[in-house]
Amino acid sequence: MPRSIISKLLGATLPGCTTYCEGNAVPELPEVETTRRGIEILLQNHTVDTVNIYDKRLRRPVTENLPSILPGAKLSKVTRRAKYLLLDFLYGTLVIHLGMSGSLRVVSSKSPRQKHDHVEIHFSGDLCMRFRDPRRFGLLLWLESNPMEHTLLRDLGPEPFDPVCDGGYLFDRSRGRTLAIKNFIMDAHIIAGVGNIYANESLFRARVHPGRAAGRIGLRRYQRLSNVIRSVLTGAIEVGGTTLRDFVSETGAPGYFGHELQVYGRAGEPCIHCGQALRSKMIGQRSSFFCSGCQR
DNA sequence: AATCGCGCCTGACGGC
DNA sequence: TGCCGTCAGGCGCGAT
Repeated sequence: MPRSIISKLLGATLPGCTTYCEGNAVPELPEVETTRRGIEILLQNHTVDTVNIYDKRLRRPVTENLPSILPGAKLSKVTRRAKYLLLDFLYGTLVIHLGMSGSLRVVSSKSPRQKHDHVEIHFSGDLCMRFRDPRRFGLLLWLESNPMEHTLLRDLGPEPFDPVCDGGYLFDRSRGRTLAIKNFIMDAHIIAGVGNIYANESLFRARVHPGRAAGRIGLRRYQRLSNVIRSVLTGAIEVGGTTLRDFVSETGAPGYFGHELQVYGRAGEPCIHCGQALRSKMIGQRSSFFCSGCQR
């Protein structure tokens, strides 16, 4: 890996923060955004040399003719919609989802492929983007028409940072809904990109009980919740910047700051506000963590 | 229309 | 030591 590449990444990190990498972290929106930035910094305007597909069996089969489509194409732009990454080339878009266990890293073309590296795209400048996904819940799809009109992306709700996605919006969408608020905010058709971990964290900070019916929460609490969701995600994205250097390591990938999680995975530990033991419960087949004293 | 529950998949972990 | 069951969970889909 050339020194100039390393310095590009180091230049993207925040001063005064240390690197942290959790190997098996589930990619949530902040990890996807961090990955987007890493790819953009390293690969924008680079041209594809070759593509190798070693295992096409993902959530959907990997577009089979990528190796004949992509070579010669220049990566013009890397964007994100919900947890989907969109790599724009002149004649189409490569849509990538990391699923439960996926990661992308950019390494030297000469570095050996590792277990579960299912797809690799070699770019000009000795750079290789590898898609690794042990559980194969991810997705790599080549689209030649507008990706936003594809069924996977078409019906997604607004991004949390979109000004329209405020407390009033969530309040309006939730009227008459009886499902738990946690399931409501994890529905990507309502608000895009809130996964289990940050749903738990956001509800704790907003002091809303995860099991409460979405339709029985008032406007003011939704305003607080939407602000909290934005600040939690923003904070995690900023931290992600400090892990960008892991993007070029063989073993690492951008990860969380695990110690910033206040409730997730902390059943039995004391609530940081009231000291009461945090509880866990399955809500909508997903583990939920909360403080029954602070959250109503 | 809304809600619920399943299945995809592998690795980690705990119990025996 | 090894085997087996359970859990983790994003997402789409089918059933109710």
